[in-house]
Amino acid sequence: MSERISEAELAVMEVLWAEAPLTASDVVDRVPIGRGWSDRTVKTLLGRLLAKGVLAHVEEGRRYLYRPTIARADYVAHESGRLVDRLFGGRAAPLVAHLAESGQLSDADLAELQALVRDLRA
Amino acid sequence: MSERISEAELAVMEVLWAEAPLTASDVVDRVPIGRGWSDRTVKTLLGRLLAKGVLAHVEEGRRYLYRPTIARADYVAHESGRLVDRLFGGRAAPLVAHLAESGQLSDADLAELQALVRDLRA
DNA sequence: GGTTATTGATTACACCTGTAGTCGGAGCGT
DNA sequence: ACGCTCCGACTACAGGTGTAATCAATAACC
Repeated sequence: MSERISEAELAVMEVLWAEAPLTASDVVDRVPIGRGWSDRTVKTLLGRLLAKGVLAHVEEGRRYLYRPTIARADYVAHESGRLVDRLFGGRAAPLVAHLAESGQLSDADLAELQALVRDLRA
Repeated sequence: MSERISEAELAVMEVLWAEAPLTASDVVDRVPIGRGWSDRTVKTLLGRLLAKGVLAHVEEGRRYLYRPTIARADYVAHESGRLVDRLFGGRAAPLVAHLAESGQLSDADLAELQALVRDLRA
C-alpha cells in the first residue's frame, strides 16, 4: 500500500495508468524515449513495483500482463498531501498562495481557479 | 544550487531557516525531539548540506556558525514546481482542483483562496 | 531435435540516505 | 605540562535507487 514510489518507478506507473494491462515489452515501448532506458531497466522497475505491491501481474501465455493496483488519483492525493505537510504545515491554501506569488500560475490558471473555487463554495 | 535536499536534511534546514546563524550544537538542540537523532547524525547532515552548497559556515572562535545559502521560499517554489511537473503536467490549477476534490481544502481555505485569486486577478 | 531468441528471475554495482562511530587537534582544569 | 573534553573531519554500514548484465526456462526456427 504505502511503499514509496521512486521517480524512475513513477515513469513506469504512468505508462500503466494510461493503459493497462500491458506486457513488459509494451511498457518498455511506451516509456518516454527521453529516459533512454534499456529494456532491462524497465523490467527491474516492474519487478520492484510488483514487490511494493502497487502493480499486479497475471500470466498471459508465456508472459505477464501488468496492471496497477492503486489508482493514480490516490497516489496523487498521497503525494500532494506529503508535500503540503512537509512544506506548508499541512495547510493547502499557503501552497496555492505560494504558487501564485512565485508566478507559477498563469492568467488562465487563475481564471480556472476562480471558477473552481466559486463552484466549490456554492 | 540545485542539489536535492533529502527528508532528514530538510529538518536541519528548517532549523536554520527559522534562526541563523547557529553553531552545530545549537542546531542539535533545536532539531525536533521526535527525530531522536544523536548529535553525530545532525553533524553529518550539516556536513552534507555544506557539501551540497545549501549551507555555508564561518568560523566563530572554536566552532562554526552555519547559515543557509538558499531562501526557504526558493526551495519551496522549487519543490512545489517539481510536484506540479511530475503529477500535474506542469499545470498548477489541476493540483488545486485535486486538493479540493479530495477534501484537503477546508471552507476557510476556500474562502482564503477565493480572496487570494480575486486579488491576483485584479 | 538442436540452436537461437524471448522473457522473467537473479545478481551487480555505484551513489544517495539515514544513522551513527572513531580519530585527532585545541582549549580547560589542576 | 597532562589528561579530559569538545568539536570538526573522516569512516562505516545497511537499505533504497538508477541502471543494467547474466542466467535459466521456454518457445520458435530451421
